[in-house]
Amino acid sequence: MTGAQRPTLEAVARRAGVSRATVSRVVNGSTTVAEPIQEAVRQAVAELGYVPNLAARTLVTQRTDSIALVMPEEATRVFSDDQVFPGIIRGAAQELEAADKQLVLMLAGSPAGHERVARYTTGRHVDGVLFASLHGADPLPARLAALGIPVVCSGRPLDGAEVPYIDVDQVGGVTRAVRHLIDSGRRRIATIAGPQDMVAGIERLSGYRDTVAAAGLPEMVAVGDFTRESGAAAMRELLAAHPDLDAVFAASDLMAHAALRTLREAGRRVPEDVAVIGFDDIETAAYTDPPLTTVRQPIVELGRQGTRLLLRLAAGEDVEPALILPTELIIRDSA
Amino acid sequence: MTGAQRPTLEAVARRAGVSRATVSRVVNGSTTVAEPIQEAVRQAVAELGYVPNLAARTLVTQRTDSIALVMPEEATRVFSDDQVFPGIIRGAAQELEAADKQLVLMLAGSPAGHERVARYTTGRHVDGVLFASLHGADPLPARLAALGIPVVCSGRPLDGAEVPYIDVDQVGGVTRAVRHLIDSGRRRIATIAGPQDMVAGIERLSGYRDTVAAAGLPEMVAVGDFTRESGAAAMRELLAAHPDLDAVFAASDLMAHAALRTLREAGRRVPEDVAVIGFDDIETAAYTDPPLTTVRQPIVELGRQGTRLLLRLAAGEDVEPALILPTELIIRDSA
DNA sequence: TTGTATGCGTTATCAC
DNA sequence: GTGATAACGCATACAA
Repeated sequence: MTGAQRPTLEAVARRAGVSRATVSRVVNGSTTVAEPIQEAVRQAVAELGYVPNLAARTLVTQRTDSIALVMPEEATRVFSDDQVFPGIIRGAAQELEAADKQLVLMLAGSPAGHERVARYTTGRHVDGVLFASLHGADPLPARLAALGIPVVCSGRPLDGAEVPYIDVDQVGGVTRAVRHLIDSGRRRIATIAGPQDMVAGIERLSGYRDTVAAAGLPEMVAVGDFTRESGAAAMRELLAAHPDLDAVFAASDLMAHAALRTLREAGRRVPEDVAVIGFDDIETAAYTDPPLTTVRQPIVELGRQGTRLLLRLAAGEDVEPALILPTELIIRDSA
Repeated sequence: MTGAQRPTLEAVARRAGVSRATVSRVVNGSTTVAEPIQEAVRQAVAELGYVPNLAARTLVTQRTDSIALVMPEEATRVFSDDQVFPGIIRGAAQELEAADKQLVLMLAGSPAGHERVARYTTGRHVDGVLFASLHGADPLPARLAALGIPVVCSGRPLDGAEVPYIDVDQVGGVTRAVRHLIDSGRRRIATIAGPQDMVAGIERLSGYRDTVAAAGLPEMVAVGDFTRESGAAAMRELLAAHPDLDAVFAASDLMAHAALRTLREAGRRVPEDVAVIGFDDIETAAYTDPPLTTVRQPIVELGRQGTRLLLRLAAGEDVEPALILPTELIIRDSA
């Protein structure tokens, strides 16, 4: 149970017959050390199994070589079978691995969790912070930025903070989806909107509104929160209020999936009676019945690019204030 | 961009008119400090916005207050819509949040990634390591344990290492599933097995084998890797080899989902012609057509209990060598 | 090119 | 109860 005493720089130096400073140089890849000495040091390192103590290094360099990925969400929602958060995590993890940095994952659904994240990040225990999915007008990103801590948000901050952010082309994707419905002859197009305290929910709804309005069509809205349960409830609500609807755009695939089922239970055929389009293109979308037409967003890429942006910021580079990734309409059988 | 100089213990001490040691005591909740002094220190801390420097603390305490969650998987597979890994992450995150520790997430699909995890964890940059889903006979857990680093595996280590592990009752769950098929009159029961380099894949297959053998029924096996694609391929394979099969037990819901679709494409009705049972009970299982009968495993709980076990280990407690969580057969319409 | 000396911000061991 | 003071392990400015 008790680990052997861990070798330090000092031990390696003695073994190699040089000074601590020289060992440090070799370990950190300085080129100003004579080759034979480098070799001797490397051998001593190998023999002793020396591994640098990160804490000590951090203390002097002021860098932690780790970045925080903050998900201000109930853990329950972060890991539903919505693929959004896992996708972002995956993209971030890949990019950080390439940069040899650690990913510290912080869930902050509760107020206490949020406070904990605030303490940790303002305490500079990480070199940068990537926020996924902000709710409402969270002041934390701006606060961190003001402290000089590199921050990138996923989605435009709702409080108008001047924090660099990354997002997908929400409005463009929604517009293409609704236009596809219109072009295929649908005239009574409803939407199941996402939560209106999140920028993704807001923008997808306004994209719908603008497009149906531009076509002179009526607007029919029910609001959900991206989950299946909320999608089913919203679909029932829409059917009750507008029994003659002939198409539905749902702001998430999960809600679209639930709508598919709810429509069938109500005796409507998809796509004959009602066309359905979702948003996300999660893996399940290809396996629904019928397979779901949807707006694909490059979610892993979002995590990757966001992380890359953050790393550049942390490296002291100037970065663009926003980076928007394209979306794409994937046409399957539901519309 | 340049953050203000961060206040140190020294600054707080000056402000409160006491020594560094006293501030440290107050910050760390020592009770041996007079109340009025405590109050003064707390006020100085608040005024200066003091936050302890974790690196400095770690350097002296030898604790990092963070634990690593290692997923020796391709990132692609960690975050498919299989809910297993996200569920474990979620459980671990919840438990660590309660313990006020950080979660360092490490993906290690590639050999290079694996090496990186080895370096990081053997370097004692974390207080403990939780392994999810080992492939084959990975020697790393045993190596860490030998170094005295707290380790918990999710699933019995295949190399027979004496490392504490946590798992669900795989065999029990499979047995109940297959017995359910037998009890409802099925006699030609096939299985789509999971990957045979993972303990979950191995145990679910042997559970199937033992149960059909005990009932004097023939065994029909095709092997997948838990993904939908592999499930579809395996189902086709089974249909070709055993056109008269009347039931399928799939070792994951994803594979079961694909089997459902493949069976329909082959003109078989579920459950009339072929009964299907999955394993996992992911969220999608309730939304397949027909809704999937499956073996539920408490995946979030797995992450939680595993983390708890690890924290106890890290606290120097003796822990049980294995912890097995129950599984449950959820009967829906597919069988 | 290499070594010496110093400091990073804490906690812990002592005296007082 | 409180205050000096010595580690903790490393990187780096400076001297050689």
